[in-house]
Amino acid sequence: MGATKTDHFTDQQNQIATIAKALGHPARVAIIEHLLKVNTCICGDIVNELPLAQPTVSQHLKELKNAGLIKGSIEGNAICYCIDEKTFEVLKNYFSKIITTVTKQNCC
Amino acid sequence: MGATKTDHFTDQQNQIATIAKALGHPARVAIIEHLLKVNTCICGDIVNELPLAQPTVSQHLKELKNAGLIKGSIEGNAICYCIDEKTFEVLKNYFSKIITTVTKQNCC
DNA sequence: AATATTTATCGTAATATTGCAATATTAAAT
DNA sequence: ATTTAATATTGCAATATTACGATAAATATT
Repeated sequence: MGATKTDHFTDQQNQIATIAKALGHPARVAIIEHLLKVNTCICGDIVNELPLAQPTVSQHLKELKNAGLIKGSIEGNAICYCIDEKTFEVLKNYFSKIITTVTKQNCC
Repeated sequence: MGATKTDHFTDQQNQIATIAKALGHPARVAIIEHLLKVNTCICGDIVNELPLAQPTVSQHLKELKNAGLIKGSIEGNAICYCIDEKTFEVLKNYFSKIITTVTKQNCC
């Protein structure tokens, strides 16, 4: 097959999986880290920063945007991207909850 | 292509991407949540819980184990899986750092 | 020893992802 | 209006992932 059975899982499970999947590629993690470093939003800058061609970077940016991890606003003929912290907070809270739940129980 | 250029990225970027990728599928998120719920470790139980065949579940468990998100120990002829909180803490800390860095700067 | 139970592995089909060249789109600058 | 600059889209090849039937491997039970 190759197609994920998303309809068998809860909305939250699909949401977490979608966000995690978007971060499941080192180039996209690198894009997030670069956006974090430069403080102000850039775009074609990322192409110079990463060892990937412009269409590839554009595609990765699209996936990060679809997952809600970054947002972009038009600025002349360029597009200004920046981190959307709300979605990172969803992840952080989710993992925090897991950790506090796990430490209360003992493992095999 | 289809092959990720892992050697162009830092170890940390690859590490975060690997862990995130493992959580990038709703079935694997569901497995984590089930392990969280049952408090004590199970295994073939997950096959009954999820709408997936046994080989598929086994494959997902393997990926979660490779990413360090769960650990399994042999218990008779069964295998007892449970959450490995250390790896979740890596993620939580990483996202916490991102959030605190982002809120200090303003976006476009 | 034979059978049952549990999990892993193999093989394979269907689909998804990655990466890029070529091209399109959009807005600024001349 | 044309050119330049920046980004997105299309199309395609290479590879990876998902899912499962069939089968293997390992231990328990009888």
